[in-house]
Amino acid sequence: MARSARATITQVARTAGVSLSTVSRVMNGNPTVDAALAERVREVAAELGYSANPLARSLVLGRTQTVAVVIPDLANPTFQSILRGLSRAASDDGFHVLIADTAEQVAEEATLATATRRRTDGVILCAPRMPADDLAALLPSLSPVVVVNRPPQEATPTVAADYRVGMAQLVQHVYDLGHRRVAYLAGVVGSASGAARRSALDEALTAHPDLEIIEIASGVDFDSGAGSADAVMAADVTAVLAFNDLVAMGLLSAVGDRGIRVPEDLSIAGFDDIPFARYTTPPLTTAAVPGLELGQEAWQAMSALLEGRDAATSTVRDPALVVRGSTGPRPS
Amino acid sequence: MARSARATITQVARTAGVSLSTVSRVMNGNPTVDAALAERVREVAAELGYSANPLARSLVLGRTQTVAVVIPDLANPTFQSILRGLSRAASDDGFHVLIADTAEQVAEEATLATATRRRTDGVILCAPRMPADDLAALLPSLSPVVVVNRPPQEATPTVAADYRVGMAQLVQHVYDLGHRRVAYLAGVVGSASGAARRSALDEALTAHPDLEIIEIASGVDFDSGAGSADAVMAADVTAVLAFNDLVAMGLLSAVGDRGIRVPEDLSIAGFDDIPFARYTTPPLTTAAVPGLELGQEAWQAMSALLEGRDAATSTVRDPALVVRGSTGPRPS
DNA sequence: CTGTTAGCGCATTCAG
DNA sequence: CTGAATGCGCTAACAG
Repeated sequence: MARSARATITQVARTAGVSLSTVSRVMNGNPTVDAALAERVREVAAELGYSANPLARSLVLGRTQTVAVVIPDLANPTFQSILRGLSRAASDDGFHVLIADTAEQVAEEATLATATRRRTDGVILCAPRMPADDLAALLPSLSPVVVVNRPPQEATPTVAADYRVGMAQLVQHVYDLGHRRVAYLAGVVGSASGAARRSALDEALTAHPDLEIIEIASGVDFDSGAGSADAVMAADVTAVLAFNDLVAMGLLSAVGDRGIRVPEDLSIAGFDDIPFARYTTPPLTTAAVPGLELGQEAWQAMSALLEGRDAATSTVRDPALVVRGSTGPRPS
Repeated sequence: MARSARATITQVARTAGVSLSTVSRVMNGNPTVDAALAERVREVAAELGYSANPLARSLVLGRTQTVAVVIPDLANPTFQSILRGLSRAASDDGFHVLIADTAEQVAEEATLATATRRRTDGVILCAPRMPADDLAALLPSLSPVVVVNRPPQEATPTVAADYRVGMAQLVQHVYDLGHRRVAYLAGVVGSASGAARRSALDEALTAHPDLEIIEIASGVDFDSGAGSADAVMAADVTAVLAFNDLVAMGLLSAVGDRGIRVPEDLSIAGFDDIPFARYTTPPLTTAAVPGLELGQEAWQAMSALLEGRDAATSTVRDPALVVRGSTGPRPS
């Protein structure tokens, strides 16, 4: 008969006529308790609806069974899937997840991470735009910590998609389709994955002297993509590589309004393979970032840290090129 | 100079040459401390990088500054926006958010809610499919709790969108466009919002004797929508009201593949107005559920409970009809 | 096998 | 105004 006021271990001990320790032992499955006694305690506990106060437990044990996830934007589909993968995996291991949405406030990421870390056993940090130096300085104080989508770090596990490989596949894809003058919607500056994308572009330019890439500034969302339409048209390209799927979809929509046919007149590719990418018209060619897997692996890494297993591993997954209808041969 | 091992209040007290209580008072802004002394304590605290252990604080104060959000599926865009609105609002008030994704396991919702409740100050419960009786039985033990997207409850605040109103607007919309034989992709059974949608449909049937509604079973996601295409075609209707935007988008995609033109041959409407709804081809007519606002209001309600202000209010928001390109006049 | 003691880190009486 | 106790609820030595 659970009442609103939770029973404490003291009450259980009292009504069962035993000491605190005995109750504690029984509740924690300590086998050094007389079977009959244990049974009686269990009955009383059940009757009173008792279960240990996790807070008190955390304080004495020094662990909370909770990890924090710091993400820049809960609205970003990529982080959503990472969060989901992580949440499920952690939950399967009996861990809870505290979320901290930094609302893109790069300046407050460190503070937030530190604050949430104090009430958890570790933090999974997604901070794509935090300067590398700041990150390196922050990590030690956060330990145990695993970093998502950043280059391998000194002494902290890292889980990341290789945005360079993904972008390389996309450039090669449009190059193979005959495109030679290609626009790149560059997204926001200062992001780690942005740098990786760009390096793939640079390599492509080296590998293919007849390739031209016109870089166009943009944001990271729909509206940015739509807003880039004029610049794209002015650039006189036959293909566009967007920073991500959102940007690509915005552009797709905006050029559609202008009567441009995709992919006949213009090829457009995104990045991420968010769930909606396959439902645009035409469906979006993109590089699939395995968010769910990244989330799971981030948890694996955290779990390993928590259990004192192998320390700083850095796992990298290659995005998979997904060719759909939004890219096609260069118009003749 | 913050080190990995956090300073405790005892250490601060010792190095400042004062008692625990004094440090505690200073850290909590208690003004009954000599200014000079307080300043010295603050300096030492800063030097040692001290700040109170939230766990210990929670244990003694009886509050965690954390609330739990229980949602059925982190992948569901509607809950995503609710979560986001809630998270931002709570964060602004200095509260943390623990997420519990029940992974659509209705049977475990109660357990999970109870478990997370114990380590937080309250829970925001999104459990669209939990039987009303179970819900009513569960709520008292969760208090303080606010319920999202369910009918008003006995003694717990409720924040909800009025799915009946939204659906009523959509039916009326297609009726006004001349459609008389309409399909309804019914989503999953047993959801509270599903019942609300259906009642709107019933009312429409009563109001318009010449209206026919063909109900077709479906799920709640893209694939369900796509999978319903054959059934929709067989139903020989001129308009379809989908359970939500995801279903509508799946259907849109599938009928597109079959050469059906939307809206010339078939009108399709969704529900929710998820961010992607405006970027389908054609853009989706839908009823906009204000997820962000619902999330914020859920937090307001929780905040009120936490501060002992007004108790069981139930706020309801009407979805807004958003007419885009996926619905049009009945084909002649 | 069981009970008594101490203490996790802190806020808060209560004396002085 | 400040310090010395008390206890939040629990687990983990430590005795018996």
